Amino acid sequence: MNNLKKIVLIDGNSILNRAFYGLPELTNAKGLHTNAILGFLNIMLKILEEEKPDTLFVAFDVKHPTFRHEMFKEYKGTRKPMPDNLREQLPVIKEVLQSMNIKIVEKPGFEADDILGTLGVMAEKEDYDVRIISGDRDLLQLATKKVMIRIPKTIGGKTTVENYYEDDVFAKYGVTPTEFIDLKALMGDTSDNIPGVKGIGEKTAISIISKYKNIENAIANVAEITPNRAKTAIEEYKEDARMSKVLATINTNVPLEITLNDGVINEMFNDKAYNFFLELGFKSLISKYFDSSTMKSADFNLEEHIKIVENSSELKNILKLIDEKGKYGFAGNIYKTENYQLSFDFFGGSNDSSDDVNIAVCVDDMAYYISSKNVKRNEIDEFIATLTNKKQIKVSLFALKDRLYDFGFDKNNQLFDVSILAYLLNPNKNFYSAFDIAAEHLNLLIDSFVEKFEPENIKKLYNEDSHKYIMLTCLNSYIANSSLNVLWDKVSSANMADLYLNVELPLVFSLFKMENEGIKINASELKDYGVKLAEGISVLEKEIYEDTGVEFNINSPKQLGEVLFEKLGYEGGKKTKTGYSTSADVLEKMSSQYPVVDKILQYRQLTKLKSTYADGLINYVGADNRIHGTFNQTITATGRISSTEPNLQNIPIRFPLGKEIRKVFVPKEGHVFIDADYSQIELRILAHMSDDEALIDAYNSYSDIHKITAAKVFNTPLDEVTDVQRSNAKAVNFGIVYGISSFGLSQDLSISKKQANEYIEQYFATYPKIKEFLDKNVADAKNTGFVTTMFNRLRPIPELKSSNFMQRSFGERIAMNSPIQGTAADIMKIAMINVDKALENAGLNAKIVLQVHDELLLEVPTKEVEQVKEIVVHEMSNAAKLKVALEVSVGVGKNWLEAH
DNA sequence: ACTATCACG
DNA sequence: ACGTACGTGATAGTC
Repeated sequence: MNNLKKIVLIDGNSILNRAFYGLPELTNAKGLHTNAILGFLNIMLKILEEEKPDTLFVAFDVKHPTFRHEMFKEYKGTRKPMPDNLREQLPVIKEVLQSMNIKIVEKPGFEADDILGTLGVMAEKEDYDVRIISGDRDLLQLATKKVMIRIPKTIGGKTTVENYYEDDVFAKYGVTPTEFIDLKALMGDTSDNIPGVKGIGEKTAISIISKYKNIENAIANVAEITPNRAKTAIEEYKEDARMSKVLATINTNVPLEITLNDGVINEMFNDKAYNFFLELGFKSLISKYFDSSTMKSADFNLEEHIKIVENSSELKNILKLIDEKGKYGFAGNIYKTENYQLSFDFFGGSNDSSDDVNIAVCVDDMAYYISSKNVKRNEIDEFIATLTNKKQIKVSLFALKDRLYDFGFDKNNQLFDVSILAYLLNPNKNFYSAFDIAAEHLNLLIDSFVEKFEPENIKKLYNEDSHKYIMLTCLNSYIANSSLNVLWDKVSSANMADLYLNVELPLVFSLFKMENEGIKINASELKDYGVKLAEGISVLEKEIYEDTGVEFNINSPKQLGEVLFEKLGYEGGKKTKTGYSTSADVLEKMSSQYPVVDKILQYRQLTKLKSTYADGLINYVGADNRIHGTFNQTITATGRISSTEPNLQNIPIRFPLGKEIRKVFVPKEGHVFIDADYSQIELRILAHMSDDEALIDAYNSYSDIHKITAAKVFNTPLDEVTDVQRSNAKAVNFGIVYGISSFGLSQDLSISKKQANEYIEQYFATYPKIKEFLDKNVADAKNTGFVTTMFNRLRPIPELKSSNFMQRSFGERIAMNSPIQGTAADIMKIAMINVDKALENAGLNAKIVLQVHDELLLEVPTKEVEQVKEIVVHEMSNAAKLKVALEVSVGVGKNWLEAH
């Protein structure tokens, strides 16, 4: 009846190998490397979801002297040994597969592809649809009309698959799958130890095989083979070709003692597999593939650590406990209808009009859940007031800044934001939730009983399933409490205690104030700006349609590429993975030749301004006419803060039309803006950290650093330096900070790589200690695995351990850049705190409203201007003591554009 | 959910 | 030979 069966056959070694090199280094709580296992499972599960096969086999090599590729020892040399980090994962993936009831096939003396070939032939005879999964193109010889070869590629964690039936092989290589063996044998494959014929590459091999079909025929007709180079090569190396064919031919007659029925898929996601996934730390796979009812934590049951407070005497007892222990974990919120958008976990659930309180307080290992459903609101308020005033007690919590919207924690209390502590220990991560911190720092894998911590989900959770909500709140307080000592020990050992206590913690309050303050927007002017843009857009749109002769979506890179490079046949097309690149630098090169391209560039600029800025910002203007964005403290890898909803750190400035928008950012009545920014802070930090006398002297003696650099680098008298020389020197200065490469600089300056390289060498000759400094950063990072800033902020660089050249080079540039960018971030954070403090001490009402990495914008009562100007410049300039001055330029204005 | 593009430092 | 500057976030289009 059911003769449409499908079988999937996986080349275990090959896929594991691909996965290993495709994913960054990962380890589980016990330090076992897991990236290849995770990558393998991701590829396999993706394929299984797509194919929904009945039968599945995974084949592995078993080393044996009769191995095809081992038979010719002299060619073994090029095969690299398996890295230890990969080797340790091989037995584990086999165990994992077995736990999933997946049939593993191994046969001493036969390679995985021989086994796959044999099973493929067996299955095809029984009328299965066959899918063979491998990273190895050798397998293409097995493709038929019913056998599809699928070659997955994982780049940066994302997997794409190339598919080949018989016809697809022909379409791509111009030879049939059978001929593909001869093709491989002729051209060779270093990665597979197939020597091939010396001097024949892919192109020659394809032309020979498509003409002569196989090697024997080519050898028989060698006299007529062209070009001459190929002819003599085949004559000389014909034995190599014959032997290569033996090596390249997959054996489809392996004596296997199994039947296809042995591979029938059966209950992959069972308890045993679950425990494996848990141990490996594959939380995302667990939540995707395992039924939440089967999800039990291995040795930790949250329910045992939760107690719901029923009355006020229980509440009072908690205070006694806290005083005894001197430490508690805190989580929770007050639900306010009108304010819920301010913080991610405000939530609903109250039926009356009063504010609802739901908090958890954890002492030792017991989390007490306190809700205004059970205890009178005024008693809870009193409890909270007592708690938040306990200066002698340590309180630890997640996302302190968000809690400040509800609870008045004093900044002089002993506050520990465990998200920030975890961020300091590894700023490369994306999440610092209780689940993540428990897994990483407590070796505790907790079931993820909440899908995602999105605001809507949390609210929904509370409404639909208050038990889960209680669990979540209690978990947060429990993990905050139990992870504090561990995190603090680690932070202290990494010399970051000062950084936390004197920088990150006070900064929480500065950022909170900034968010609360917001920034005033002239909404009607913003709307006018949008209308003006819309008019420009519609004019350009019409002209572009006329010039190209088509009406299409100009915003679609796909359609735009087709119109420009196919319909109109314009030159200059650059290919990307998905089609033509239409990025600005490509279009700019074409714009002088093709007028419509310039219009497209203008159109792009206008639509960008309209959608992101004009229309985008207006949505964030509140009833108070102000935008209250969010400043994130645990996002960037370098220590900078980031800005979201909206992003107020990328408001246009570089181009005339764009910078107009800054006029709608205005101070409130009776106030002006003061804008202060550091000049070249990163380069000054480089001068300080590298201790390069020439650069330090340049800063101390000259006003124009790029000009003096040009004079030194290009060996020109200072007053003869041309504008071009100066701007080239400026580009090199920037490049150095980014972790210079001659390619990058050549792109930036549109010069040759060789020329760029000469600039760089000249630069290093001028400032020798800079090179030493950058080299030392890389060398140290390779030793220790991380870099640090002047203030001991840490950034681990796992990329440096990658076996992938590109990843490793990236790691080296990070090692050069992060100490500089990070130190600048540290200094700005210190400046913000000190400015805040100084304004407060002076009893002034000026407020910081924005921070843009090296710039502060303050809203200042008109009569405070002179005093605030002095304070800001003084505090910013003295935020750190460097060997060069920290220069600050300052402006005053009635809008942001004017003040800058 | 991912890619391309572009806004800022 | 590899394929590049460092750090972010928002939008529109495509899958």
